[in-house]
Amino acid sequence: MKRFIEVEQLLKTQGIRLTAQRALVLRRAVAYLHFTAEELVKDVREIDASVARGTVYRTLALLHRAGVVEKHDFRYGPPNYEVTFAKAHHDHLMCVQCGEIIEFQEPRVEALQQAVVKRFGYQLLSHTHKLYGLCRACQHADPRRAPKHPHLHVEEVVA
Amino acid sequence: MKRFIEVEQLLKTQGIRLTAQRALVLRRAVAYLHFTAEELVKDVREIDASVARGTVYRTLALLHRAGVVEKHDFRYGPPNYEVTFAKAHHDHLMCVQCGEIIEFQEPRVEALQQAVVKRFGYQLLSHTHKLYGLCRACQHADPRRAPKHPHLHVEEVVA
DNA sequence: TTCGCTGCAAAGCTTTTGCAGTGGT
DNA sequence: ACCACTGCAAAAGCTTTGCAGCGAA
Repeated sequence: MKRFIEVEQLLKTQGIRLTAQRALVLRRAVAYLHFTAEELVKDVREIDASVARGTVYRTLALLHRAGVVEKHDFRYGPPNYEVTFAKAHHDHLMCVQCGEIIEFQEPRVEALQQAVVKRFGYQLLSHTHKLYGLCRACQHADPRRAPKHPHLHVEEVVA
Repeated sequence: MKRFIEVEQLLKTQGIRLTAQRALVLRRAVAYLHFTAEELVKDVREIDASVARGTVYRTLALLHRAGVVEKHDFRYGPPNYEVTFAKAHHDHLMCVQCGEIIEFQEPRVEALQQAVVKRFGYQLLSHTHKLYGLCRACQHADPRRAPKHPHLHVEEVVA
């Protein structure tokens, strides 16, 4: 899924109208790519203060069902939303100790996913794939020295 | 990871004590395999009413960091926790329209995951892999007739 | 005219946290 | 003694929802 117009199509096939409010939410979501629900509420309302918080949440739910956004719960801070198109797809590897997040790509997994959904007669809309573990540093670090509320930082890595 | 004693070991390497409360939470979690945080609170407190809600939540966070439990947000109802051992590992395929959930296994994906973490020097503790899409029925159903709050049911399928 | 969509504001639910006391090491 | 851990209860944070009005089909 790549273009805005395709999103519109996809929504239509699900009997969903792309109203002005929803289009605004979608536009701002695409501008961010990564965001929390409340960040998006704030951003959208700075542009059009008449848009209600509830509408943003309702739209996020719609977009998720349509496979346009994913919701990630990394357990540090509020859940994070991500737009699934407009960027090469990637998944996440996270250190449960320090909170480091690495984004990776593994095309062979993507291929296998298609095989799985085909097996069950599904039409794939989106997916999330998260690996949790200990990064090299945290494997050897004294756990008692580990930060309680790790700073979250993202490294863009294509493998 | 397969045995209780290994969990204890794993926690120790992270400088975490397995107190009576934590052991109880873990025992009950294993008894359920699938549960929500509040279900577990209720269950644990029926056995020992002196255990505080906060302790259960704190323990769940610990167990998650240790890779013992996973947290799934299927967007229908509260987040669902799952014990990652004591059962053959499986991942999830969900219909975003009707809420059907299929559990599947794909060993080749598991193998690729190991390759990914190795590439980055990580030690893998756990993972989640969710595929979202439309089931066969919902692909052809009139979307306007789709239930707003689908009933969630799980099919155990090993592929 | 119907039915989906929205704003508003409140309610609801889940989770986190400050603090003081307890217990293991 | 220290410091992790806990109970308690309140607070915080996030999301949902009832309702009345509006607008597109």
